Amino acid sequence: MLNGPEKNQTDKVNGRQNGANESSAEKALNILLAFSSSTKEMGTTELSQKLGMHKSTTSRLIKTLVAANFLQQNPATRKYLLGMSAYQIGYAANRSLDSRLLSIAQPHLYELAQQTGESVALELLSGTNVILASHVEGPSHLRFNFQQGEIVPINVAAGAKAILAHSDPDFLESCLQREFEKFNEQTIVSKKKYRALLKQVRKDGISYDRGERYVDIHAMAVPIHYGGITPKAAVIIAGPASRLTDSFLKSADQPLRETASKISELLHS
Amino acid sequence: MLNGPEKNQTDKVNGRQNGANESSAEKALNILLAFSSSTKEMGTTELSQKLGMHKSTTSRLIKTLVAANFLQQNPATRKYLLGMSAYQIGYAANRSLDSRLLSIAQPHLYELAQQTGESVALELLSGTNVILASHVEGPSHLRFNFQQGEIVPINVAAGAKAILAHSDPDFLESCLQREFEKFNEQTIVSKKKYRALLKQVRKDGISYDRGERYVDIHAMAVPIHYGGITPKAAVIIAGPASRLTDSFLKSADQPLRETASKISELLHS
DNA sequence: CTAATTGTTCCACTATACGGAACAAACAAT
DNA sequence: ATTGTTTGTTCCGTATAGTGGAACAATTAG
Repeated sequence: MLNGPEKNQTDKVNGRQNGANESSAEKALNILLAFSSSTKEMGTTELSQKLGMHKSTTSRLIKTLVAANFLQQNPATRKYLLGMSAYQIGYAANRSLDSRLLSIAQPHLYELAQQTGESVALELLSGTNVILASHVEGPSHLRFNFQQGEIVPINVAAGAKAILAHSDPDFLESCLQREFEKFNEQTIVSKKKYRALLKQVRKDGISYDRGERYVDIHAMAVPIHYGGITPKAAVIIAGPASRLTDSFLKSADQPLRETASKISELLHS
Repeated sequence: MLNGPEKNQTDKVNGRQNGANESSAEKALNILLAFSSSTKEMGTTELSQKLGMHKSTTSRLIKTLVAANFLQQNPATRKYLLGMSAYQIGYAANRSLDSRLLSIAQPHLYELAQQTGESVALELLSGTNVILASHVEGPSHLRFNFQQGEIVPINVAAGAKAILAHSDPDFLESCLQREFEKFNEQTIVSKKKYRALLKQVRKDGISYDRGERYVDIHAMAVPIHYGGITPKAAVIIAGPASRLTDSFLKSADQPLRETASKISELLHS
């Protein structure tokens, strides 16, 4: 009997007691979410079964969703798929989340920089490049100085490898289309080698840069996941090769992963 | 008194008489759409005013949208912005619309090929490249043969110019980051020249390729608009330089534009 | 600390959504 | 073509869920 007076029937704050009953708005949103996982078209009956709703209800809500262009009907199959409005709010959400990601990440990047003693940054996917979006300089005198807003080629960015390792195949292909610039002897220019590396990164969940851009700068990166979808950002620790020894990589592994997953979690909030 | 019995009070099919009354599902969708145009965060009052709804109603619906992760609250400002679910269905919609675009476009590409006598294709943006997604061979013996699925660099693709001319500045920058490969004397390698060209394309609404990839192949392209948002596809006509004379370009101009806008329209359906 | 603005909760009333069933349309099989 | 089957939509009385005024909180400004 802690909070609020008369907590008898008002025990169903908003998310109902058991989850059986839903508002019509919730139902409409659930219909949309039903399309978010699989790309395939669905009909009224299929949807109503999948969501455990009445056919009649489903039909009416679909009509509403179509009217608002969130769904559209494929005239050929008479089934439904996501429409322009869904595309549009996704596009807007993408931009919103980017800027939100930066503000969410900042304190955690700072903490990681303190913890590891090295410079830390956020790399963001843009087209088929990676941008250094946000960074925190490490406390040491000799440190790697990130250049805010710098666009880094995907073959030499540790973050890019972390991101691409989990992105969808079609997109990867168009990234690999481009010629890989060679910066030094460590730089990966072979597509085959790059693919093999990505496979390893996907397995490990972490990627490394052993001087592929600047011979004396090493780095490690972990992707930030966007709700089961192709990630488009990564947290990266970078510093002088002399300090990023195997034992450092080992000790920084856990903190880095935790920072990334903490940020992922907050992003979903 | 044509259709249905007793059409007295049922005159409000679904879209009501004047648009004053809405179902709660519609209202929820309208809240989402309110965020699609501007990227800025909004509070309960602001939204309720913008949409002409009661504060109380708005507050309740926002709660539902937040619970489903379509909106999220910025703890700092206490205002709302689009959330992960919005991002997810946008991502899914993107893929759906791509495949739908292809099936919608096909007959119109065919018609345009018949009309102009040249090969016609659809170019799709993927990362910072352009893919030849769908094509129709022209009826002539001497014609340009598109290679399905071919990835074309943006500096030599007429469709890419048409698309990038209308895309957002940030994205354009990351596209221009890459080195432009030189295929022949006509190929544009200067970023400055490319930018100037895009400016012209944006004005004209049409782009040309005068042998920038293959000296003897010319092309013209018009973008397909995605509801006010950065376009990601273009219709292109390509053929031997000898036939794509000024008079041909002039005569094909209208049909090409009409085909593109017809497809745009159908995509929104 | 008070005033003003914004956001949430309450509650009685009514409009809205529900779901069974009938109806309609598309598709398959005979 | 004719019938049967599946899928989709409309109808309508009932009950529930949404509404909006107002009170209440919480936050920010003065």
